[in-house]
Amino acid sequence: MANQFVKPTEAELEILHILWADGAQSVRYINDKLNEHRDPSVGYTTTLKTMQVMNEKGLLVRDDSARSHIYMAALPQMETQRNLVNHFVESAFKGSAMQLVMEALGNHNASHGELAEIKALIEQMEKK
Amino acid sequence: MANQFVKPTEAELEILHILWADGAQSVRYINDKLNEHRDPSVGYTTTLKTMQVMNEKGLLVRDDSARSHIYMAALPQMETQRNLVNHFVESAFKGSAMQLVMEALGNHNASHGELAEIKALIEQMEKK
DNA sequence: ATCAAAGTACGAAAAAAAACGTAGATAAAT
DNA sequence: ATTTATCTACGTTTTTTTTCGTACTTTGAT
Repeated sequence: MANQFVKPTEAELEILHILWADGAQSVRYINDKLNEHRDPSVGYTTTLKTMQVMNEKGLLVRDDSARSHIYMAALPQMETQRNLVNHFVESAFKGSAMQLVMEALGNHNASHGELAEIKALIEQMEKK
Repeated sequence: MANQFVKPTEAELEILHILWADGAQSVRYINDKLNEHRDPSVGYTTTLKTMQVMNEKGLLVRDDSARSHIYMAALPQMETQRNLVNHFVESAFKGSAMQLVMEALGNHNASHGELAEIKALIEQMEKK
């Protein structure tokens, strides 16, 4: 058994999203980005500490060769999301992924393109 | 704006699942049920306290006319799950419900019947 | 050389969630 | 009537998550 999934907290997840979108970055960069969309803005040392903890948990990897340390997500976005979905399906839907799919499909309007994409995926699954 | 969504914690969600499945019940019942699937079993007063808090938050409603109070879920399962999905889509998928659908579809094997059900739902959506 | 700006480390406070113990009340059994 | 079992109420403790302040170091201007 190689990887034990570490579930990121909400605050940690926000940081991961930025790193996934923008690639490896400094604490300063992340903190600025976070505060673009926050009214009670979060302090620099708060973000620093959170990222240090994430590093200890194995959620982030860092390059501390330069003075300003550069952090990046340890796992790719899709893998983490897969783990999160698994956990969420269990806790909120008692294991019924299909119920989750129905719920998510039903209450968010999808474009024709997206619906087509999903249909294609289903056809593909039906072949097996 | 009528309802402000109160997000149940993980522990609270487990209690809700039992109440949704088995209907209104006493604390004793819930506590026993919880401990059927737990190694470090949870104490009775812990469950009691949790349910009292849930009552204050508005997650549960109780009938305290008898000595043993009877609690029931304040909201139906589907409504709560819809709220949970909305929150989850935001925090884990940055609002892309379709990505969630794809992920959930892809990594849990569905029966032919379930796939058919989903296809039907999609056809219906495409009509609008 | 000195000073200011920008980092990290680290402990700790604050807030939220989960777990528990004790006291007191009611009901049931003896 | 006493005792025993079963509840609720409520404060407290423990754990986890989030936030921050202070001390110290390094870099860059002056």
